Amino acid sequence: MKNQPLSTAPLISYGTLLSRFKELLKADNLKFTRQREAILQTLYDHTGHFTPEELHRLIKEKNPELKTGIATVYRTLSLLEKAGIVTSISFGTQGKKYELGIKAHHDHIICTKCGKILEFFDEAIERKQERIAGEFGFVMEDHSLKIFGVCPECQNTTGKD
Amino acid sequence: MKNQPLSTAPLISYGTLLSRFKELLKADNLKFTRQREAILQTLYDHTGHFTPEELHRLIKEKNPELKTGIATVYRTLSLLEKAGIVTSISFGTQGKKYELGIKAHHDHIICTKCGKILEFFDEAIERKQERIAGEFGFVMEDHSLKIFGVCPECQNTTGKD
DNA sequence: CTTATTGCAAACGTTTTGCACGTTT
DNA sequence: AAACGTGCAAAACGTTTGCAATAAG
Repeated sequence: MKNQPLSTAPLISYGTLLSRFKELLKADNLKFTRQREAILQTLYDHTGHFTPEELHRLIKEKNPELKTGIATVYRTLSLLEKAGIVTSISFGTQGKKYELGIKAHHDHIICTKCGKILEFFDEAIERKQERIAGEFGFVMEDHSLKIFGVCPECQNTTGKD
Repeated sequence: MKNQPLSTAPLISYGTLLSRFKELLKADNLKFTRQREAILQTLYDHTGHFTPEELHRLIKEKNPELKTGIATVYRTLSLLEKAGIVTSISFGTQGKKYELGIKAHHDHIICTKCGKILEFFDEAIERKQERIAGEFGFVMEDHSLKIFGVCPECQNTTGKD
């Protein structure tokens, strides 16, 4: 059981995702709007991690008729994150990046040169964290593990870019 | 080798710390100012993790004659962090908290109810992270591990506060 | 006397909010 | 019709920066 880049392919079809989203909305008396669909669609269509601003640009490119505002992107991303449909990585003051997060929990390894983000999962680390939380008497709710380094491609650059 | 809260007592005397700071400044042709000393002093006197704003308030309380500006606090904290004298934890968009960081590398466990921050170090997790970085061909530079949960004290509160 | 440092206020980048208007149910 | 969602612009937030005045070496 060696670490591999986790697959970046969506685990479920868009139809299934959409139904799930609609159910969640209904359960909270929230409304299914064109903007919310466009945001979900964009997240589904693009593999990787995006800032709200990047998503906003992508959404406007593909759905120019909607004039979606950045505030709606933020509001919807919060909504989707609370619902467990997307996950985010924080980059401090530089903001957050979001991705469709139907997949299982994972951690991140980030290239400090090019910003590339890879995902991994390590069972031993997961268990160790639970144990540490327990030793402190904490009830663990969540954790965040980020490894920063230089990716193979960037190690080969001469540094002239 | 079980996990314990790492000692929060400063490992060196204030005098030693001060000398070290002065040396570092001299080595870079930087100047030793009243404000920089006040900031170092405040970090030394207060155990724990503080936002720049909290430190600013503490510094002004104890050194009202200095009229230290928040910008100087930020500038000095960066300086101290680069010099390896303080370390910071990032809380996403909510900013960073700083502490005197002469001690060895450690990770954090954070109570999501009261904000309490405890420190720990786990050799196995450290090694595992190096190995994972290696498996991806990365040269590891840094990492950040935060465990979030509810501390023993907050588990006992009835939730009425 | 030279150079670094300061406080202040303005600028910054990201995120949130108030509100009148629009859409969904 | 009722309730929720929207875009917009303004505000908020933590942080950084330009600059003339000041203090350190």
